[in-house]
Amino acid sequence: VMILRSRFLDARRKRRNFSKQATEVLNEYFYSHLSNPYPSEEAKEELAKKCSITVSQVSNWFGNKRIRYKKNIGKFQEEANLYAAKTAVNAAH
Amino acid sequence: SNADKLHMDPNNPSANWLHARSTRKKRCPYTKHQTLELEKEFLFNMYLTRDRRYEVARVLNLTERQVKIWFQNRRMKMKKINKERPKDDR
DNA sequence: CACCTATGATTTACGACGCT
DNA sequence: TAGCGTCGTAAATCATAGGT
Repeated sequence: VMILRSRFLDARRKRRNFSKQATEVLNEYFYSHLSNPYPSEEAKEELAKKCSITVSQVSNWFGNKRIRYKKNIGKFQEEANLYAAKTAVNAAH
Repeated sequence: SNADKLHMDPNNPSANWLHARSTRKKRCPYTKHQTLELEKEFLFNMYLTRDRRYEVARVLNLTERQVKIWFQNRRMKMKKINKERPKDDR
């Protein structure tokens, strides 16, 4: 029974990358909250809705993003500038 | 340590994020056998008695603390699974 | 096709806080 | 105070998606 269950659960590991739009939304939040990129439960629900993914997936995304960003800030510098500029433009409008 | 200094650097955006303490034990993936036995024990009872915890730890060569935490994590996993599939369950 | 890295999900190990 | 509970997370690892 547990074997079947674990096989079934492993199958969930099959995944598709998130849509470009969803990644945009998540990155915008991440880089505009860079000093404290820990969305509240409510913020996660809102992001999940905007991205058409689950709250758990939002949590996974932020967990992965925080670690990978911290591990190699340089690699993300270009991306950080891009979203910083985007946020500035949005604020100006 | 260097890692700690990096976390203290005010120019580092991640300076004020949460960080695992440097004394934390590195994650050590359990063997297939250990995991299978833990799952069987969990199937028998989701909560451990002190005696069962001692016995499971002894047989699998894990610490009682590791077994305790494994059960805590396993319960959270079960909760997540139930939450995401309120229906069927196979 | 083989090979390689990016990415989403899962697994250990805690810290913070709850309750008894 | 001891000690086990949950919740949210860090960090490592897994498994595959996707690109070259």
